[in-house]
Amino acid sequence: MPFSEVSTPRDVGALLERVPKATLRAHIVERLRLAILAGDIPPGAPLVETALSERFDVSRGPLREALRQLIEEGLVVTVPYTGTHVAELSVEDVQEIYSLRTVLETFAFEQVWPRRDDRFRAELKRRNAALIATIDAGDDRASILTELEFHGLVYEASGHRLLQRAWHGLRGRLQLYWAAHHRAHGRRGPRRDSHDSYIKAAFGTEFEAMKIEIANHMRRGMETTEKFLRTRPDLSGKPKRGANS
Amino acid sequence: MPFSEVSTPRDVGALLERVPKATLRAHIVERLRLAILAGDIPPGAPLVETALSERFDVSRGPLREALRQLIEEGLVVTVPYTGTHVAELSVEDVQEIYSLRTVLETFAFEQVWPRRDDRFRAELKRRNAALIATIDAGDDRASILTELEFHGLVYEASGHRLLQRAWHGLRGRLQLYWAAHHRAHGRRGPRRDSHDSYIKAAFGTEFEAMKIEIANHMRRGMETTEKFLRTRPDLSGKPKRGANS
DNA sequence: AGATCGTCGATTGTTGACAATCTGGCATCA
DNA sequence: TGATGCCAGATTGTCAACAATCGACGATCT
Repeated sequence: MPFSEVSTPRDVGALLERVPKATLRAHIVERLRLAILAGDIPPGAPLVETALSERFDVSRGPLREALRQLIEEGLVVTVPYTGTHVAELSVEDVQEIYSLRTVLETFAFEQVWPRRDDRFRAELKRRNAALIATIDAGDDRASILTELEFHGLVYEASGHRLLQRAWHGLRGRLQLYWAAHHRAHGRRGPRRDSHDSYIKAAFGTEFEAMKIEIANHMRRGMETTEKFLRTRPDLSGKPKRGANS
Repeated sequence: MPFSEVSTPRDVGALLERVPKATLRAHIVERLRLAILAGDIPPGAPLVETALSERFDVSRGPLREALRQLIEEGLVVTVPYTGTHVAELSVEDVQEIYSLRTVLETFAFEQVWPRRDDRFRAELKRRNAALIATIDAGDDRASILTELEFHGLVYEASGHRLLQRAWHGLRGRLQLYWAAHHRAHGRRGPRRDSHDSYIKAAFGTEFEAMKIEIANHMRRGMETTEKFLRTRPDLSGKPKRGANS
């Protein structure tokens, strides 16, 4: 591995404190993303700027910039002078998301591997416990977030800003699919023990074992998501009218 | 030097530009990116919206959206209510760019590996020949583009849209560093034979050999870029005034 | 009937003016 | 002298009106 000590390690605990200065654009991004991920605006639904600007009580300027950001995140697609829609779901995208995620997460672990300390292990356990708590509470919506936070740790701990950026790009897309899955089937979150062997490998000495665990975890995730999508072909296809503003 | 106050009529103004314009935003993105990569606006220089909107003869709306896109691409950084600057160069970024690029390019080759056909091989040779042509012509500026196109082939051939997107994100950053290197030293482009063993491995049967070639190629590239950057500490550091509009 | 062309409504693209916020310098004061 | 608070200028954030473009519908022609 040619790049073991690539970046400065960062404090994994103090990463969430720095909240960007409140600007309308940022605020709208949050609200829109929430609305999309909650299914309030389903995949394929049109996102009309005038309607949204009225709904969120802002002018079209900040709203447009918010839309651009969501385009960047893959939650929204647009055609010049024609229209903007919530991204459609497709099995091809699922395969791309999970295959790339496998590569990135393996790389992230490779970076972290030599510097796994007690704090890292404790934090990994803590986030897994948080995930289990949301599962036990039957809160599928929160389970999505805690699951993402669990896997997010290794990216944060890698200290690799570009890698974190890439993870952020996948994260939004994952949420889109998981949220749709959750809405369609409900109470279908991850199992309590879904990370047991993953954590065990993460605490072990063999990096190869970790690689295999990551690949397995991703394969399972992909198969589940793919299977769900095939049972709901209506979620792909052409943009649909209705269910907006 | 102050912008030339020509007040070009919009209708015939298109004659002055080589860059096609679907929308003004896209048009400005191209021109701004070109200006930055050409060193016309050097790293650290302020990007004042009003000045740029006058320079490019557009209003601030499209210009702002163009800036957002360049922020996404990593060429520009901004602080709310304070200012926007061309991104600074740093050795940390170089390490991140090349390490991630190693991972992505390896993955891309893994995808392509089973479907390498004659067309792929011919195209790879063609692009390498194009690179050599620009090197022989002493055109460092074109060498940057042909080098990027050479490596871009495997991403295109992978058919992995998300991967291509990730490559696009790295591509802009690479260009920023290579362009700075070129401006600083001139005539320091890649050697004619820099891809010989790379291509040989790409045409071979052993994927492991290919992985090693990619890693070597990236390591060399990173070392070169890093070394250049250390000789020019003035290119990092805090934003500098001047050299704009 | 089928194809073609033009018109119209809807939607995004663009603009210039106005408001909110930050930075740096200067006067003031202990 | 050094720190502090305020003010002015600069810069970005936001807004509402206007222009350009597209897609669908219907009239017209063959």
